Amino acid sequence: MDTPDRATTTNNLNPPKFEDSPVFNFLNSLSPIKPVKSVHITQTFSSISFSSPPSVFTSPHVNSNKESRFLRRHNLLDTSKPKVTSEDENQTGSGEQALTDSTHARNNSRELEKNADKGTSIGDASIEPASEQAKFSIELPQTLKYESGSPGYDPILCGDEANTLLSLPSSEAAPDVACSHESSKKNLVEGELHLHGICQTEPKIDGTECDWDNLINNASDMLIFSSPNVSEAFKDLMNKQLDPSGRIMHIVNQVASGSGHENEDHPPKPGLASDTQYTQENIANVALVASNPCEKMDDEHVYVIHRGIRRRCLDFEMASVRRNNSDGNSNASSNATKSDERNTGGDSRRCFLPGIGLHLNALATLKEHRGMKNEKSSSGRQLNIPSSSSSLSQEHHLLLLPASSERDMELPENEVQPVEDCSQSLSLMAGEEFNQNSPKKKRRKVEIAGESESCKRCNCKKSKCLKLYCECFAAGVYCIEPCSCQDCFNKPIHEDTVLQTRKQIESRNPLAFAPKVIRSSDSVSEIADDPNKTPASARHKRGCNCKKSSCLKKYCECYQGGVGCSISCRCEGCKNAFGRKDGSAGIDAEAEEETEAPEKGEVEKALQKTEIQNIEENQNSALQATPLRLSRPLLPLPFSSKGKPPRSFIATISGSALIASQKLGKPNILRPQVKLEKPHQTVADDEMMDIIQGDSSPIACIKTSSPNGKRISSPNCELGSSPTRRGGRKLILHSIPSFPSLTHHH
DNA sequence: GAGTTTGAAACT
DNA sequence: CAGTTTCAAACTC
Repeated sequence: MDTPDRATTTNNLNPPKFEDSPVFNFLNSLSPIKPVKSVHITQTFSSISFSSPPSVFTSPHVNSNKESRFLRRHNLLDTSKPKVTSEDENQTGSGEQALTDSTHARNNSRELEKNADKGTSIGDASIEPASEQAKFSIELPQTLKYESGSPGYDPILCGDEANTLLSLPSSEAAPDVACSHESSKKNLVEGELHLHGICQTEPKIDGTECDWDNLINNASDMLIFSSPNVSEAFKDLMNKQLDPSGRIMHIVNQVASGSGHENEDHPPKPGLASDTQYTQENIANVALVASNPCEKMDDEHVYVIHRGIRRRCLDFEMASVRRNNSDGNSNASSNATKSDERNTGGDSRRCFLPGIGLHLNALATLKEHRGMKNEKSSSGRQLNIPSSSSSLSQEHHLLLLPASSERDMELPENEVQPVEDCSQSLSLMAGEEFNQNSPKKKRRKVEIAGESESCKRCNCKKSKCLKLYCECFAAGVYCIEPCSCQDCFNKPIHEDTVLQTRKQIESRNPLAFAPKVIRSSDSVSEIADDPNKTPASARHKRGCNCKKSSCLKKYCECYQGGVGCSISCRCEGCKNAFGRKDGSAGIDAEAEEETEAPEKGEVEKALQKTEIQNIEENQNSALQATPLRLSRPLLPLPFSSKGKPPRSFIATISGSALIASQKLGKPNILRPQVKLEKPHQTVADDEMMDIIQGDSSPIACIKTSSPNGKRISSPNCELGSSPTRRGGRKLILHSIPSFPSLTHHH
């Protein structure tokens, strides 16, 4: 699996065998990943093979990488800057090194790089493959893991990726692309047509060996996502053109010739031009598409996901990783800066957030977004569509998607993170692109456009956006233009500072960045059973401390999070419409009980919201039931409907949380709650821990007790051993309410 | 848009 | 751990 000889592989032109499938043959003979049985190319990776991936790889880095790569490519497409190549390269390197924790992997990748450099005259091109190779070995496990968790997931991703790439131009131009399935599909179609339409100059292309190598390498790179083996196979195919008539090759060739006109005229040169890469990308994309026709179905998702991903993101851990990676590199800082700048720019391509609960914001946003939907029947339509059905599925997708970025390899938390992306994507669709320029009425904006926008715009003045006061920071995202903050340090440029601060905060409270509201699986079923029933199992982790708001305003975190108050709450005069501290249901009966005139109105409102939410959730559940989108169960947003779940409310897995869990060696992270917790509460906490631990990995079973003696450890410890479903999936289910089927998905 | 209220976060 | 201060969102006007 770790065969470092990438260069050889790349250049290796062993005659492909035409037996069953060139891919397999190739793999068997050439693939450095031999150890890994890639029989089932894309989706069939058996998790078993990688049952015990390094803890470092716990998180689905593959996807991250994928996305990051895509992002990069986007960049290329958008701005064909020559230097991009170098950046790309750098990033790739950093990505590899992100895995630094795994010495094994790191060494391999480095070796590979060296080899690649030496082995080929095409500096850049060769490097890519090398890193790829490294990724292969490293990432495979994760891939498997994911797939195991959700069969069919991979294909979708691939399709998404491919689609995204193909339609990038259009997507870029049209902010609302994500919203419309049709448009996305159209784009895809167009893309294919375009490819087909492009003159067929296979011979010419073929002639340029160097170019082909590059192309192949890149293609493989892309392919890697779905399956490293596949990529290899593709490479082989390309090299030999085994199947000239084959659709894939056909397309590839066309693409290569079409998008790379220059290549035809001008022989490829060692330094890959952006054009070339573009071509390569297309090829890769095309290849993916061809290989996974079914993926087209998810075109719409692709947009959302990728777009969302492109949003800014806080890669706290990433940053550190990157730094580490670039330790040896004198350019480390410069690289980081570059990437940072990129992120900072409107076109931040790295949008996955490694950790933290950005998604929470997103969720909240989504929630309100939905509310908007109800309010705006037509105008908001585009947004609405995604938000209700597509978006949901998309969200789920996102959930499935691993954090993307070269740097996030370390972060295990992905499960939830995607949500954020989703929200982000939504935001992109909905409002971000529309009115990010006008930061006034921040709140309004947030509610309107931002509803879909996962990223909040903060307004910090003194905290420098480095404290939990800052919603952005708390959510794990960098501040962006729309923010009205002053002296903001929560920017990529200051990632070091951000990281440090974050760590500091985490040291104080390991779960500081963890979701504040935790939903247990019970909540899901509850909702399903009775729409009007507030998920009792969903509770604010620490409980609120409201004194004057009666838990009827967003001041109350419970209310804001759309959950009822629990025993953990120290609120006074609780009238939380989602459920009162005393345990009363909160909704109907409660509303009537609450007779105080002024308050009653609010309660009713809240109730209405709740009802809407419940209904929507039900609907969502139904929608989710649709297996189409994801083989994997769709994960409904806890607050998908109303009352946007603020900040990091929804149970999510954040890098910090993970870290916290890792730190758990120490007593308890959870803040001691004065009051006894209800059973469900306990469950929630447990789940939380499960989530954290499960996803985080290595520290599978940490048993700790809170000061109160409360058990925090996750019941799941044993589950961790489960080869097929790692914490990832399970966690998702628990953390985010899902449709019924999820539970039985096993 | 400015000012107030509120409660979480941070600090002591 | 409790009390106080700081802070920024939520809210009101």
